[in-house]
Amino acid sequence: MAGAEQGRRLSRREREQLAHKQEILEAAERVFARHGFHGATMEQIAREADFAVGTLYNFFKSKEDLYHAVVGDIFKRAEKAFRNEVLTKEDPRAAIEALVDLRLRFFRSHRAFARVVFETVHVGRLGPRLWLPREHLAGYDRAMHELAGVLEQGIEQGVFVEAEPFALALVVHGALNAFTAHWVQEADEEPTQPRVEDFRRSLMACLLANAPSDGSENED
Amino acid sequence: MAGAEQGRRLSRREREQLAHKQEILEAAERVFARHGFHGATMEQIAREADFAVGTLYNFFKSKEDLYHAVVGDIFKRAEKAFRNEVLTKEDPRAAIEALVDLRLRFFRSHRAFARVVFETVHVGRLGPRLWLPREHLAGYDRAMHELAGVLEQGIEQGVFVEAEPFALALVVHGALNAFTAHWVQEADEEPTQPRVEDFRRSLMACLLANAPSDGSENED
Amino acid sequence: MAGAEQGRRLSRREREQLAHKQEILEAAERVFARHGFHGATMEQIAREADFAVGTLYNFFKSKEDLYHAVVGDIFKRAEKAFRNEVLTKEDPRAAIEALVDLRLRFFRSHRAFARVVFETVHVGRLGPRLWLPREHLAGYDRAMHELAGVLEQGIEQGVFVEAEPFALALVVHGALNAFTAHWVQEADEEPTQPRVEDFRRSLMACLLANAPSDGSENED
Amino acid sequence: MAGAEQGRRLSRREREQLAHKQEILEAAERVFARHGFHGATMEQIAREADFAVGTLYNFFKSKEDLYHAVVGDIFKRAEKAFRNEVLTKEDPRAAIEALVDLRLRFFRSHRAFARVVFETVHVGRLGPRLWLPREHLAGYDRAMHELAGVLEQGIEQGVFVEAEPFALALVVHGALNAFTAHWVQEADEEPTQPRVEDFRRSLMACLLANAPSDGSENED
DNA sequence: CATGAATGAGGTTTCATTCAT
DNA sequence: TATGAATGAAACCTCATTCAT
Repeated sequence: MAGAEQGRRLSRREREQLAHKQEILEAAERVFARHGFHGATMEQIAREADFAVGTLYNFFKSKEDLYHAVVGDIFKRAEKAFRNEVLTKEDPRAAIEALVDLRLRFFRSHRAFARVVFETVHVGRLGPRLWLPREHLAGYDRAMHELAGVLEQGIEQGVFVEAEPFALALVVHGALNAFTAHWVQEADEEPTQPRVEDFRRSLMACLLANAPSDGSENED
Repeated sequence: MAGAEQGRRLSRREREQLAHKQEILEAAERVFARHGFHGATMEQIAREADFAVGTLYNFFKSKEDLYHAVVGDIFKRAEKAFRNEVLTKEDPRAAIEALVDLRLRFFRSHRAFARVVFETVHVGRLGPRLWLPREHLAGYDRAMHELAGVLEQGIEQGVFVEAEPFALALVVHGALNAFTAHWVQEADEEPTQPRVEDFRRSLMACLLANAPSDGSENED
Repeated sequence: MAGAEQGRRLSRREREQLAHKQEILEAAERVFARHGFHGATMEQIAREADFAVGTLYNFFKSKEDLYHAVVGDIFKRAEKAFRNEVLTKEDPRAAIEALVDLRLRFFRSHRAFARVVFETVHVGRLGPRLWLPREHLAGYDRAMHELAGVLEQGIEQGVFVEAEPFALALVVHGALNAFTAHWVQEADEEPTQPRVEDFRRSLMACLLANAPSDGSENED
Repeated sequence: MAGAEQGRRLSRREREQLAHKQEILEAAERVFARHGFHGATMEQIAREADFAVGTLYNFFKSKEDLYHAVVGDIFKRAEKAFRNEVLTKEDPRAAIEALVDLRLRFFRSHRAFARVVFETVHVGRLGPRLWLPREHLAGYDRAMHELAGVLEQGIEQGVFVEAEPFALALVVHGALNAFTAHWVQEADEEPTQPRVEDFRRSLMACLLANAPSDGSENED
């Protein structure tokens, strides 16, 4: 799915090439997720992808390059989904609910890599050699500000609690991270659905401005 | 300070030893913070601590051991502060405000290591060799549940929004993490105080059950 | 041109094959010249020859084999020219002048590879796996002795200085190498013709027995 | 001997350190001599020096660094000897004879590395990454010009044949190289002394301007 | 014959750990 | 205890070679 948006028909060679590259990316995602960047070895990744080490280097010129490709891939997908599913909503409340949905769904498939993404976002800005390609970090920041914008609308409409919009964005973002992390740690089991619902409802309860005479904050 | 709670008077020898051990722990904290566990080298730590490599091994039997000591130290301090400053408060609202204070203060001094702590909490449960000593993780979980308990009280008292207490605990915890991370990334500058206040107020606005006839959510 | 001395007419297929082989040899010469044997890679050579790597292996069974073919080709050509242009001369002085001409001309076209040839001649005898096919080395030695023979004649005729013939051969050979090397190092510029003449004249001045009453050592 | 010209007394530690570094340099010289830069492996060098691989990296930060150290060491010694033994002579003829002596003696001890030095001198100027530190090449060029200067004097005094001085320098230099190379190739046997004498006498015969009425070109 | 992706042995380099001083 | 040179296992990466198409 990554970078396959040209209309031209691909030869069998090219199609296989692309498939192999994708397999490697996915294997790398799993291994990096388990061990972090430094802890993962190219040999592990190769084994996981069922290729020889040398093959990895036919696709990515270094371990670092592969890592960036993996993270970039995920970032790009996340941002795209955020843009499609969240920013398109007119209603701020619907937008936030869509965000929660998105994040929960996104990490259902990228569960293990979640931590690496977050880790990298934060570490990425600190390391001696600035670690993440600037574009990814910029995209991340942009998304945070857009989220703040959505919240600001909601606040103006009286739907959300009176608060500084960017601070509120951090609350939402952080809460989602914490839930994801908590959920991820429960080994490989699917999270019990009730808990997901509990969390979603609780988060919304925090955000919504409680109408004075109405105790029911979620009447769907 | 770590493990030095016996009342007996220490000889100069012993005092120096302890001081050296502490210096090493602090140097290690800084280096691990900058590079993560795998990325840090014993030689860097030794240089930072102004000791020879060999000396590190007189105090800690391996790199892993040193890492656990560093993380353990921080965990222990954090848990102790949590217990002293948060759990002792009768009023749930005061408790949460104390928690926010504590976290902001705690990371003002342990800023750089913040990410390592969080990283470790999450990764720690996944690695092939379960990474953090079980006691630390258990302490972390315990603290989360105690926080949930505090929130539960507040909910019952009608102070906090109606929500599942543990989910609410995740919201608080996550929001604090996100703010810390956001703050940490801004290089080495002290965070502008207003922003801290904005954040604190916004978080509380989320948690507090808005009393119908009372628009002032923070009247200090 | 290499090994194409059968009289039979070649089919188009065979002619193309031969042309391809020659292109590969020439590309390999350039690449080996730039990087030496170990420093050159088959992929570089393939790119330079505008073929795929696999194709090289259809013509040469290994990198070593290709290298030997390249060196052998040059040796053979050099020896042939030496035999045709130098050994055929009756007059020793004319023979040496022809040799100088030959060497200067030869390296004008094989400039870059010069060093590889010399390098190989010397290294070739030392390596753990004796490096150059014995025949090439033998040919080289033979040529040196034949050169010594020519010089010996000249000495007997009183044309050349009184000296041990083989030692004189080393002087001539070495001087030509040194000049070539010096010339090669001047990047990619053509050597200024005067310098070539200076060198030729100087070398001959060294060799010629100065006739007492004759100050003009070159009256062409 | 390399870099040990400070007056201060060295501690045992420092002395051992220096000795070890020297042992490594010498081992490296031998291995590079046998296999060239690319062909030599750090493990071979380590084995030859009787150290572990890692130890090499305590002294030299890379294979390339070690190589440069080896070549630089030899260059420095050669230049120093050239300056002391050749340039100090008043009489041009004595100077050249000293040069021949020096070169023969020098390569008696650095025999195997001879080719690497020459190879490097020439390749060094061509490679994609300019290979030898500029200072070494500059020193080499300077020495050639000084040699030319000595020869020029001899020519003016009528001692040497009339020829362009720099060209003559190339003849001398090249002849010495060729003899060294020829000699080196004879495996590990000491060169038969007569041959050395033959060569020295022959080379001088080439250089000396034959006095008209005197057929004996060397009557010492 | 031509291709070039896949291979994996082998090279360079790093770094946790030891140990003699 | 403090030191830091020595160690060598293990990491990253290259590249000669093969083989299915």
